[in-house]
Parts: sequence; structure tokens; C-alpha cells
Amino acid sequence: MSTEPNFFERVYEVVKLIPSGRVSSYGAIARYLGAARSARMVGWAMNKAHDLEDVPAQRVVNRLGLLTGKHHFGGTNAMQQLLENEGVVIKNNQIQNFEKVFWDPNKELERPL
DNA sequence: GCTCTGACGCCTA
DNA sequence: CTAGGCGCCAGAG
Repeated sequence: MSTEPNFFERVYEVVKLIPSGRVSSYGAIARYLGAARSARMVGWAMNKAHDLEDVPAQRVVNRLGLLTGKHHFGGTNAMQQLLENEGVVIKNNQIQNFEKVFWDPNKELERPL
């Protein structure tokens, strides 16, 4: 038992739905799941998602478009390279045109509410 | 079983 | 404008 959809699994689902060349934020995903103030949980889920290749955690950044989690990608700009490889322009660990590449699940996806 | 930390976000002083 | 703290939930010591 205990196999019901956990909060983390929902995060993975949303992250996996992020299209190439787009990025999302922890708060946006958390809010989509109904835990607007649990953005930390999203980040934590990402940490675990790091072990899952099905979850492009590099597409998930903070609300500032800053690659806060790059530190977990091998300690280098691997996260930035992955995003740039998809067409996302990044400078100084910060996403350029963030609002253009920002993919909001609450807006792009239907609202579960 | 309690405490601290953690890839965040928002509020208040 | 900057600095600090609270909230949220879960895992590790």
C-alpha cells in the first residue's frame, strides 16, 4: 500500500510535462499541486528526481529564473548547458527572457481545482 | 521521538 | 532598498 500518488510523484509528472525550451519554477509547480507555500518540497522532490532520468530537473528553477540547483548537477554549469542546449538563454546562472520561457502549469495545464 | 536541514517563497521590520 | 524570519513538509542524525 502507500502506493498512492505522493506529492513528489506529482511534481515529477508536471516537470516531465515541461516542453523543451521552457522552464518552470518551484513555486508554480507547488501551487499547481495545491501547496503554494511548499515550494521547498518541490525542490526536495527534485533532489530525489535527480536520481530519475525521466525528470528534467534542469528545467525547474526558482521564481527568479536563477539556476539555484546547478550546484547539484555535478558542481559545474551542466544545468546551464542542458538548458542552453534546448534553446534557453542563460547568463550568470540566470535565465534570460525568463517570462518568455516560463512555463506555468497553472496556465498551460488545466487547473485541477 | 526530537531537532535540523533543505534546489523556495512571501511577509514584515 | 536590505535583512531576517516564518511557513510548508519530509528525510536524516
